[in-house]
Amino acid sequence: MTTPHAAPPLRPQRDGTRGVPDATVARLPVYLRVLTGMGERGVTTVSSEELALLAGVGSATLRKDLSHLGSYGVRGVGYDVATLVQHVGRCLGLAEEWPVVIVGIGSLGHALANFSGFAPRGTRVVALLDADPAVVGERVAGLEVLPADRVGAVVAEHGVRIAVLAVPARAAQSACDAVVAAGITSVLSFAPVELRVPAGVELRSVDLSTELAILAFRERRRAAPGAEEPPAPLALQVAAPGRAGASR
Amino acid sequence: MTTPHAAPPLRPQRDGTRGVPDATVARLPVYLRVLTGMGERGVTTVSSEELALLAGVGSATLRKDLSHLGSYGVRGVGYDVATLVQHVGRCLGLAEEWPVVIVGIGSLGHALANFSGFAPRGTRVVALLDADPAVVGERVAGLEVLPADRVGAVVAEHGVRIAVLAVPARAAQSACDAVVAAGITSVLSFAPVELRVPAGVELRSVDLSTELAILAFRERRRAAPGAEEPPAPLALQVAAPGRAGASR
DNA sequence: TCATGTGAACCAATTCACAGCA
DNA sequence: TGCTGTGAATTGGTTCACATGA
Repeated sequence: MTTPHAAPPLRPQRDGTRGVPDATVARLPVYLRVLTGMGERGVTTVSSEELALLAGVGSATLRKDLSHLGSYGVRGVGYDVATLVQHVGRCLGLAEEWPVVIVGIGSLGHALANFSGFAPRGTRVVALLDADPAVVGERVAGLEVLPADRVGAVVAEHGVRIAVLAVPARAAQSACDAVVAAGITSVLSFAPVELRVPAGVELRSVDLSTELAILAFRERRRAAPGAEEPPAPLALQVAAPGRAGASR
Repeated sequence: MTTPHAAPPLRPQRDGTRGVPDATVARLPVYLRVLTGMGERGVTTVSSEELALLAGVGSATLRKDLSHLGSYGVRGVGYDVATLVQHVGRCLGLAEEWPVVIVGIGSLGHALANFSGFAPRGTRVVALLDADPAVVGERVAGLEVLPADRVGAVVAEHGVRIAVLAVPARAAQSACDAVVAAGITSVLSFAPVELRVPAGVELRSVDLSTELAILAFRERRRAAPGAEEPPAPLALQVAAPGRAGASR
């Protein structure tokens, strides 16, 4: 606790974790991943410079991000890794285990179900659903695939708020409507379509073709010094003069 | 500062497609998807209002985005769908077919290989690679999985610039180094680690756990009216007062 | 009389630069 | 002597509002 107001980029702001800018929230998981790795490697202290380098951001950005969670660093020294892991994790809501359902157990759904087994702390897949009777009953990652129309019961039973959609494009909107009707308030979709959700429902979309298109644009930009049609590349070399790549 | 009234959002800018802001580029694939769908449905003309609604953005944003590609609309009428598809596609570099390799043919790699069969125009998967001898030789989505150490030959042969990494976290950095050494200049990684690439190499990262963490944060924010520990939700209801959900 | 295209105003986020404290 | 934490400056992007032109 510090100043009574002093609110630079704040939103409504009511408790300690309010007023954290969206851009910061999007980076916190990255910091947490790096910090967790350091902790496991026995590192106890880290400077903003060091952590920023490993996270692929500027040190000023990192310090400002962390300052939104509170003052957990020590001037002249740096940050205590364990303390930061603690606070970043808590801010992200990873102290609890958020139950999640995956809808659509095709090859992508399979991959996500297995993937989630070891990767994300803070969430736990509690049910797999699919509309295809051929898939229902199959056992994937330790869970039995349930019929899609059970979504209401599953959501109510486990108190699920977050759904992952791994269904084909044509089925995505109706699947989305179904989970929303069942009470889901956050949707992560992997389908290559624009979904419409009612106000109050959070939607994030991840799409392979979009990601590839963005990369293709940048490739084209680097390959086109004014020409319309870049020649098909054959021999390549690293280290072009372009800006450093950075994930986001 | 209001003194230098230079160009609006421009970058270095040399040819027609320069100076397109990153935020705009990230939205172009969305517009293209919506427009393609309209075209297939026989729609010939669309207003900025309409297209913006379907793409989930504001109409002013849409018009400004399109204005960066040139003036392809008709005042008082709207945009010709076919013309827009043409120009947006060209701007994104989708006039060519960019060859792509997928490294790591586990369950996620499988899914991506199959997925890419129908989804993304503008890219074509030309090779699948894996370090595991048990997987090499298998046939996935019409392609034989090749040993990972063939990456150099494959990249040279097809002129590949873009690689998709679907390998486990522990193998990601070395796989990334390998493809970069082979001549790849754009990397799309699905591994939950921060990768380091040399300057000049574009890197984008997609991570399930990060996406889920962001959603969990927002759930926690909406569930916490001041408390530190939100109670495990059981009964739910739709239509919270929060802001409209939107993908980004 | 429409809807586009675009200056201008606004807002969010990054970066700078330094005060403050171990 | 460091390195954090943070106002101030800057950059990038969104929104507004209207002049422009079919």
